[in-house]
Amino acid sequence: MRQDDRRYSVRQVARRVGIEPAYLSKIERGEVAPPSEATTVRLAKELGEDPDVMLALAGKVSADLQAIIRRRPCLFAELIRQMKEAPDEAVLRVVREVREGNW
Amino acid sequence: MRQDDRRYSVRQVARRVGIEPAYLSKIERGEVAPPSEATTVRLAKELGEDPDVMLALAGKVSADLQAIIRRRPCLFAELIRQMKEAPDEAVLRVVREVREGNW
DNA sequence: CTTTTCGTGTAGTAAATACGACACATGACG
DNA sequence: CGTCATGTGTCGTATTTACTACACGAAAAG
Repeated sequence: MRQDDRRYSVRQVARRVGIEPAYLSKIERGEVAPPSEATTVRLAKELGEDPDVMLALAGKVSADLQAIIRRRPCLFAELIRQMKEAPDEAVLRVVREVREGNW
Repeated sequence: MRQDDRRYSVRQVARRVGIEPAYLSKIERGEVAPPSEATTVRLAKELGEDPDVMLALAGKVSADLQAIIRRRPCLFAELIRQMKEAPDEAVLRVVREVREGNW
């Protein structure tokens, strides 16, 4: 095994993420339930993955998104349910429109 | 106490919702943590409140909304964060536009 | 060949979640 | 005045969450 590969061994990654190697091993093999949000995010960053995607794989939604929704529940509930079936393209267009300040 | 008032006594509501009166009493006074999503929704329906609003008050976001987000994490994360500061009016306009099928 | 590193199996646990069961004083109803 | 419903205080608990700690055999490194 080369030195580069070593940097991504269960033990090294676990050490940098701040969890036990045995625990990370089980997470990777799906033997245990996905870790907490905090741990999942640290893991994602360590592996260069998108935190939101990692959280989704863990069956979770990041707390900050939830907080945004909870501030205006009706509004965001309607928005999200409306967007459920919309193609990616349409959602992206909305994002861009809002970013450009058409409101 | 009139008959109408009685229908909304702690015991009667608790019975219809399917929980113990003592527990409901504590929920109302915030003496215990908010109930589960299922219980919160049943309670909301019983009291004629919006489930999404009730869940928000309970510090939660409904599981079906979370499922929608998890299907396309990047997209929805960006959408929601983008909408964070947008005024209600702007969000509603987007909802209407999408509903009318402009995509 | 020895030492180190690897992944992983086993066992246990502190804290949070989501309630139920019972009892009791207080006040309303007939 | 007795009965009955009301809200609530106390105690207990099953389940889930999110991990740690230790140990062990196999493989790689030196």
